[in-house]
Amino acid sequence: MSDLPQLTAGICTRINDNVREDDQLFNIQPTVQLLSFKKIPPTSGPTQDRYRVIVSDGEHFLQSMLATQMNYIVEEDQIAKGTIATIEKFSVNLVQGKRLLIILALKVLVKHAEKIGSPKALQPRGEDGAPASAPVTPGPSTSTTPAAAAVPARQQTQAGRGGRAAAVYPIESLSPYQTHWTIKARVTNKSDIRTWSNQRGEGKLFSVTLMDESGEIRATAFNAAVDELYDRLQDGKVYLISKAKVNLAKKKFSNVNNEYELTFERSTEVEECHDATDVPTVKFNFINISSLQDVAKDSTCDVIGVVKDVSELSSITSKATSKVIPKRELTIVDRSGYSVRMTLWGKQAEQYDENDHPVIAFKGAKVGDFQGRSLSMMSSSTMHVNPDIPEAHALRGWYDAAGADQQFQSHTGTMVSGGGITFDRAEIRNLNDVKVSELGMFDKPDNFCARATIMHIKSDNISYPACPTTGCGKKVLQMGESWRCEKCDKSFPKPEHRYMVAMAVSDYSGQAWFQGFNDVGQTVFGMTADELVEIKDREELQYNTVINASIGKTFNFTCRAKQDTYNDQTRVRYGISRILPLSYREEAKYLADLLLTSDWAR
DNA sequence: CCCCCCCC
Repeated sequence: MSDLPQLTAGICTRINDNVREDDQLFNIQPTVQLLSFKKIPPTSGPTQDRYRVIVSDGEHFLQSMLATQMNYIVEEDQIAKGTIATIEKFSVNLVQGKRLLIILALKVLVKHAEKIGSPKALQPRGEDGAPASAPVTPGPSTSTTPAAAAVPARQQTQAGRGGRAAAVYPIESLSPYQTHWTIKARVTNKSDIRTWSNQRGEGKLFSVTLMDESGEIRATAFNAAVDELYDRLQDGKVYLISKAKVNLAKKKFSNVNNEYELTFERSTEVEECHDATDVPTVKFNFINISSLQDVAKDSTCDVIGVVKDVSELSSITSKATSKVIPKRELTIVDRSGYSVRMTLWGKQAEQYDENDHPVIAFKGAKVGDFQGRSLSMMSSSTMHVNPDIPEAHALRGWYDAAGADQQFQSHTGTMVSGGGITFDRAEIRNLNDVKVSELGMFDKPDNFCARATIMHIKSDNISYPACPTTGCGKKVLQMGESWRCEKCDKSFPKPEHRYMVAMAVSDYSGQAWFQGFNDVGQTVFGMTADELVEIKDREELQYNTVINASIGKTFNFTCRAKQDTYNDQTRVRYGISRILPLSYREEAKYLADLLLTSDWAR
């Protein structure tokens, strides 16, 4: 017969039926066949790529996700359709009421193999092995299915206190639904002890970032826990940690890539672990400098780049505290062809002394909107000069070979009109409120967020012939056979059409007219204005079909309300500075987070 | 339970 490794019979059914108390399941290292794998498009913002993998045990198949630290196995072409592999470590999460296998470690046995058997789909199962409820649809009166309840992997056991064996869980599997766990994690980024004093009281705190090969999580100790743990937790060392509280992380303040954070309590157990070879040292989640435009102001991110320029040391006076603070600006560039300014503060600014265009990795840098986009160091940010990581070596090679002579695009002018305020669900105003609040009625424009549905599009004039020069976009006039741009003082054989759309939008409270430019039209119609004009010239009926297809679509908007005088009439116009298609996943997640974070829901 | 992180 065949020399192929045996697939672990029945494992798909078993994972699918697993109830939370099933301890034995996670001791298995099943051998499966990978039927297919596919990159999942990110739902929003610059996140790491994720891969979906269909695994089969020969009888049934099951959908799974690769944990991001396993992405390399796809990206380095180590697996193929039909690959037979052993899942060395996994967990099972409940996602939207369905069980989802998460592959944390995978060993390839045979890369190329024929499909084994005729595996069949399994009936989706819910939290307790019961058939899953119907998919969640967002709306005011939906049922409350838990967003994600994790069933963690037992990756290994370790002798805990009192000789009792304690399961070691990957950080990635921690969640508020999980109570008895131990993690084995390296401490990084240990802060100084800080004190605070406000209306709610006063106290002291310090925090650390904990990481293992599955991910990282921020942990904070307050008051008595500070006395207990500050000296015992040392930067760079590895500990077994248990009995800390898992809370939802407030994204606004978090620079680590985790939905949750830990609070150390006096009862939290911390034990140094000397067998630490399997625990990584620093984890980055780099984004390209070009992608900064998609990252919200005030969020944090990891960036790696070459220092193109260094400013002299200077200083600023803080408006809040009147303190004089030293600062230094670095200009960093990467292969995306963009540059961005990074501000160092205080001692770090004074002591910076690198001359030869080093590669620097920044972790937890704060995103600002000065000149489009800017970066700045915070107390929780870290800087790593010429780190010994593949990304750094690649950048070094690129810069020395080509990058040094390249021109770089700054973020100035690349941000959407309206100052780049980002969409924030917590700030949504209803349209009636926008009107009665008289937004934009005074001397300066007002930005606001709205969620509204397109009711009508003024279809007779949705675009204009524009100058094709990058960054110009001014209207051009036909002069005989060519099109002339006054601003560029140039003529072109044909124009580039750009959208200028007026649309009536509604929400539950009322309606308004919004004006959108080119990016808005492209999002709404799903094609360029050139393409749509071509359709209109060729087939008016099809053009109407395209326009009508946008009616009834709902979007999240960021708008700019501004007074405008035209033909002696003064009125407020609402310009769309940002349009985002609704992501049901994001909307539902926002509502679920509200439930978890609001006091009245406890 | 902090959450300030600066200026132009």
